[in-house]
Amino acid sequence: MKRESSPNYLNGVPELLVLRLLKEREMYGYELVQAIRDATGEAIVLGEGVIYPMLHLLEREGALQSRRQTVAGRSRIYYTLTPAGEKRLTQAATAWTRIHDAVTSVLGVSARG
Amino acid sequence: MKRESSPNYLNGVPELLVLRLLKEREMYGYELVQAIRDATGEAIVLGEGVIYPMLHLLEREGALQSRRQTVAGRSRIYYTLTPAGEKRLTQAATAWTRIHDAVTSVLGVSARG
DNA sequence: TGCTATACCTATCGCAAAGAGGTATATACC
DNA sequence: GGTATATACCTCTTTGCGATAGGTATAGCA
Repeated sequence: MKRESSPNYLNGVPELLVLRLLKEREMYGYELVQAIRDATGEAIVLGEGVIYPMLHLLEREGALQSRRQTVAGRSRIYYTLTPAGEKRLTQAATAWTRIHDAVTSVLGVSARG
Repeated sequence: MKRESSPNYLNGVPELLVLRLLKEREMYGYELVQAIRDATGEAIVLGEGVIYPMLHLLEREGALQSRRQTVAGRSRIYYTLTPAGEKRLTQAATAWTRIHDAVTSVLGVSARG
């Protein structure tokens, strides 16, 4: 059975974060790992084994565009959002909000724990 | 590699919902499926193939307790939270809040659109 | 008679995320 | 000079949740 859309509402948080950060400014993989760790106060720590494959996938699917640059003897690959990537971000953010609202409403049902 | 705790912060939403609903009152599996669909306005629709195995797992792990009752010729298995289950709910809710806050803060970084 | 709703169940699949590696250069420390 | 740490890239494999797709059985209605 082939899946057309519906990106599995319950996960996809790493992708959402990456897309959102790249909307602000271009970044490279190693930088994203630290940015996510720092921005979330270590609530979310994603390994390079999560980030790099995701960047490659997103680029293959046309959501990202990359350029290679050497800085201080180090080769970095900077990624930016394409228009398709912005659209994908919008959809991911919407899906996240929907789930968040749903969960929050259930959690708040007439009780405080 | 054996996992001790850390329930994979990014998912676990179905478990969180089930625990939360069972804290309110005892329910049976089929009822939970509909309760989740209704309470979330169909934002989250979990199949029976998700709910039943989860109930069995949670019971096996001591988070739930069940009793069997026949109503109108139909055999239902009602589940309630044990003290361990309440603790598990608290932890799941805390984890969810942490992730939610982290994601929200990243999403809100100086941009609208 | 047959369809729908209720109520339980398990077995398999897909895929995102986690983990564990591996390469290479720059820099700081002994 | 040697060694450890930080930077920066990479991929392979495992895991486990969630999704799908079945299956059983009874009650009730048309």
